[in-house]
Amino acid sequence: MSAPQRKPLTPLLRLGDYLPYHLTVAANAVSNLIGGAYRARFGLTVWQWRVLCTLGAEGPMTAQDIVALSAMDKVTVSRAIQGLRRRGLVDRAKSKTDARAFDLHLTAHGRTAYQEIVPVALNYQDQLLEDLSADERRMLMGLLQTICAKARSLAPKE
Amino acid sequence: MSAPQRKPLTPLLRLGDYLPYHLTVAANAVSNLIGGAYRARFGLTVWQWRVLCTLGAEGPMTAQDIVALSAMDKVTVSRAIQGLRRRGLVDRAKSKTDARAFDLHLTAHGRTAYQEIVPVALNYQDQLLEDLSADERRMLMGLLQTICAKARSLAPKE
DNA sequence: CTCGACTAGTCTCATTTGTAACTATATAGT
DNA sequence: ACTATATAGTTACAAATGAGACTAGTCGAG
Repeated sequence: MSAPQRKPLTPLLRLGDYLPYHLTVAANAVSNLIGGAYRARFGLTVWQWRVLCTLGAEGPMTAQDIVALSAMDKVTVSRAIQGLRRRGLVDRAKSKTDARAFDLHLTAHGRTAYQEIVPVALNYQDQLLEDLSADERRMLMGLLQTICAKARSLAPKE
Repeated sequence: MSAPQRKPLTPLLRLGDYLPYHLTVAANAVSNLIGGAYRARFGLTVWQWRVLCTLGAEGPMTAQDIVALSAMDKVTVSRAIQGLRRRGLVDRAKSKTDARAFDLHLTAHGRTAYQEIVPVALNYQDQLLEDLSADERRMLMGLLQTICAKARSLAPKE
């Protein structure tokens, strides 16, 4: 129907020169690595880990607070909490101040799990960053946050 | 059952200090932004765009070649090609050298689409990067590739 | 009060995605 | 030439995901 073109098209864009491509590819590679480790070693999904981590680091809070802190949507958080409660890592109590909400907190089991997982997580982070200088590490984290903020500010319906 | 802890746990890890978290959050923010634009303006998924981009930039090749160049798996590529063929943007011909494979190439329509989308894609990239210096841009791309390579080298069954 | 708009959390369902199996062909070793 | 094994591409099915409806409760305006 149409002959394969052989002249370079203009303008030209290669995936390899394209930031969104590298960003998602790198994120997937890291996510698969770490997610696989959480699953294999602790039976947790990445979202369950994020909830556990947030509760462990920041203390008890409602699901809504976790949504605000963890960049997950409320359905994802709700499902993660279900899993963690089923496994006895998280418990909840009716909020004193809002009958719709629950205060979530780690159980003794959950605290133990948190304390076991944190070193593993940090170890993966160290391995991922081991070829980078301290400066480069700081810069990477900062640049990611800058890009993320910019992407959000460009999103429609902000 | 167990009282909410109030003493900080040790060791402590906050999501906000954790590279994998920032990486996936940034990648999702960018991916939603750009993916939404491709869908709204051109009716393409991100994977269809990657295939289109690869064929546009590198010329005709087989699905397998695209897999190798684009970091997608073969099922994803196969589905993306189906969509692009249905829309008349890509055509295929039996490979002369391997009866299992097809040589894929953009149709005239596909070339037009590529040339329309590239400026839009580059424009988004420019907007995302507009607060960064040239140095920072180079560094970001480089660091992402370094991290990605490291994540792959750490993956099991490599 | 009480009406209307809003929020916390869950549920449902359609879509997307990933894994494994499958068909047809290719290739290497004997 | 013949069997083993590997590969190109597709298909089928299960699991993950996201958008919106839904329930129960809150809150401010009048």
